[in-house]
Amino acid sequence: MSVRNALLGLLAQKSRHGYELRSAFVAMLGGEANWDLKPAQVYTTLSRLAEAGLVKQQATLQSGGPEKTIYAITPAGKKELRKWFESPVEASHQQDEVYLKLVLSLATGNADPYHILQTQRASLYRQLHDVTTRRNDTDPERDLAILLLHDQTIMHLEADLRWLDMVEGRLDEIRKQPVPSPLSRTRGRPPNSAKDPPISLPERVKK
Amino acid sequence: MSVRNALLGLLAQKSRHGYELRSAFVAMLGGEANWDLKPAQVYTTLSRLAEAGLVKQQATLQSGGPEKTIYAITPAGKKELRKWFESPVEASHQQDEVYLKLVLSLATGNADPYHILQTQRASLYRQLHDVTTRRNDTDPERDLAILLLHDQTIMHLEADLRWLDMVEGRLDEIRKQPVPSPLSRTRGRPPNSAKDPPISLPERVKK
DNA sequence: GGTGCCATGTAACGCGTTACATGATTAT
DNA sequence: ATAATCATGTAACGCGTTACATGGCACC
Repeated sequence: MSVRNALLGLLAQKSRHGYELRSAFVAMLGGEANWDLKPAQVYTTLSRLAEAGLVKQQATLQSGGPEKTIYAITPAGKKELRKWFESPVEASHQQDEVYLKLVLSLATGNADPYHILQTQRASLYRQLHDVTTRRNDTDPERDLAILLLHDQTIMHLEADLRWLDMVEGRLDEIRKQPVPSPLSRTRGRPPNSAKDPPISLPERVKK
Repeated sequence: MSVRNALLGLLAQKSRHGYELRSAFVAMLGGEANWDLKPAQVYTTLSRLAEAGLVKQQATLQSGGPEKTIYAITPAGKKELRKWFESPVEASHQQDEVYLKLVLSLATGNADPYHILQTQRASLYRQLHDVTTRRNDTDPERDLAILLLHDQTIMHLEADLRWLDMVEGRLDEIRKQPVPSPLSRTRGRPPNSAKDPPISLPERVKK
């Protein structure tokens, strides 16, 4: 939803055509190295925003060059934007992917968890190096916001690296524990019945 | 891609039907509070995996209850899974959404950046409280992996909170800077030409 | 004459979500 | 009886990506 709302925000600042929106978006994030917004997404998103009545075509220019369709935000769009500003960003599951790899490598024996840790660590170090370089090329007198954006990325990458260390230090302990419960109690006689002791899953949290 | 690959991994461990896959997935992540995988996604993903030749229907049981279609991983699926294990997880842009809100609130004047900071902070504290509760309800003797999963979330939330503090301390400085360049330089002299020395980006990474 | 930027789009696909629909078995 | 859990799916939509296609203008 970020792009959709960001485009809405840029149109709230000023009416623009698609290409200009893309330029402004990319500039806002400090260049394509940070977020390479694809032109296709700009135009499809504008179509969807127009269909939802949040923006409308304001004019079509043709000053020497190709046609430019200028979009403007509508009152409904402003309302939607306000809603975005007022609501917090919720967490996503993206961060869990390394965890899934590790647990599944242990459960299946199809991969070496140490290799996964090492690969991930190398990737994080590379990302950390790249973003640090970009950060140091950022002029705090002119682009303080982008500097802070980079700081956020750096903080996340450092947290990820610390977490990998933590996990590595505990891998052997995890290995000794029963695999995170296949727990398939199949109704009707499972072929392997009379086997598992009642594993006692009091594993509800709250609701 | 997490779900797709995780289901593949679970099928590498053992052939299963859809419902069982969902249960195993959720159990692996310590319950629905952490990742509420929707049944619909399981079945649509299985269809797509089958169409790609990565899994196949192995059998259809009906022991007293409803029909169960058992899926098994194929050699192509195992290869795909190995690729997943071997490649690092790349970062996403999800984290940038708060940044976008803040910058756009400054650029448009349509929202109060302090209010955004405060709303986001409140949300992060709530999430931190919830996950800490779940963490403390986790038995390290039996579910060490899930404990570590929670630790990762906690570390990220703490980093987010520290970042918000940083930003708040610098908001006035940011405000004084020119808005991150609408830069709609419509073909002609860029205002800042003849300036930058050739910065020499030896920043080749890969690809 | 070629490269690169300006400018706009369409088609097809993948992942994920919500909503809807069906029906059997088990526990209270 | 009825609620919860087991079990399976379809339809429609939203966001995002890749690939494809077109063409003008400026600069070297």
